[in-house]
Amino acid sequence: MTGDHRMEETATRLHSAAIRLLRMLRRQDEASGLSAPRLSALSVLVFAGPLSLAELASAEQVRPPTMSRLVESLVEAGLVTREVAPGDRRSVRIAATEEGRRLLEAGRQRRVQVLINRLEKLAESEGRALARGVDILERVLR
Amino acid sequence: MTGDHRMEETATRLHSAAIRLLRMLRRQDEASGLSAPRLSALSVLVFAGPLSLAELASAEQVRPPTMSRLVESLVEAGLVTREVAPGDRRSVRIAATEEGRRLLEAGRQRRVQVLINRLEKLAESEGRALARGVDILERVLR
DNA sequence: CGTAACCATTAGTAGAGCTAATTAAGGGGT
DNA sequence: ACCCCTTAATTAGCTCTACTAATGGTTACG
Repeated sequence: MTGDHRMEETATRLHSAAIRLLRMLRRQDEASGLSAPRLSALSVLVFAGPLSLAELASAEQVRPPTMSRLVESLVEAGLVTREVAPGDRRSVRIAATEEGRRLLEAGRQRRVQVLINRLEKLAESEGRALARGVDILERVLR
Repeated sequence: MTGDHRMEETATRLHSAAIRLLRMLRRQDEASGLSAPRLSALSVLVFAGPLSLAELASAEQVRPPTMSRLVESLVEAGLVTREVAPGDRRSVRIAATEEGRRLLEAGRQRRVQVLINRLEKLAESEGRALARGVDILERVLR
């Protein structure tokens, strides 16, 4: 395509905007009582479903020993279960509990509400244009 | 405005997309040789200019003692300077060095390039629509 | 001036990251 | 059937990153 020099600018600004957006929303996480790594690991389990330790570590971009301890603390907090995987007794199957799901969803709602409050100030046409941009971004990330 | 139930969906999807985007780009940071907290603090200094310790801690959402040690390690690495603030000798003025700027820019380029590679696959009209969405997002974050 | 408020750092502890080593279970090959 | 090699998770031991509480200097002000 021809407009590549524009894409570079779009990429730069999208990158920077994503950083600022999440930095802003992260302030709400204090209310959850969980640290960022725990919250993030729990989030992966809730949205992706049960995973092995290696899969969860890979998704979170940490090494297995790190995730092993993180999971241990989540188990102690009752937010996650860890059991021997069916079919391979070396492996473990880690899953969010109902309480873990509830806690995560409450936190996610707090974050999203902050964003909604800002989006509500947009004009109708701007809201539609932003929604279309999000559609395209989702395809880019697939 | 009337389309608020749509905005809630847009907010949810934007939130989730931003998380996945940064998670993807973060893989490139390994090549910088700096930890995430150091890279992030350096980034604030490069883009916002020189700051006091308290300002930098606040921007990074950590307590002053944490930032004090983080800055110490960046000073030792030659990426940042720390000197007594002119006009108030209690305060320090922390600034990125030329080397810090170069290192950060190289890392940012690696991240953005990954994104560019994906955006280049978009059709011309999609690229324009995404750019428009980024414009609107930037205004939302102001 | 002298005291209160402020800025940064030091002290001490817990959490989160790493590599290396260990334990346990699968999966062959002969 | 057995030995060996690989794989999955954990444990051990280290560093870095986070917190609160306490300390050392500076500034501001009554």
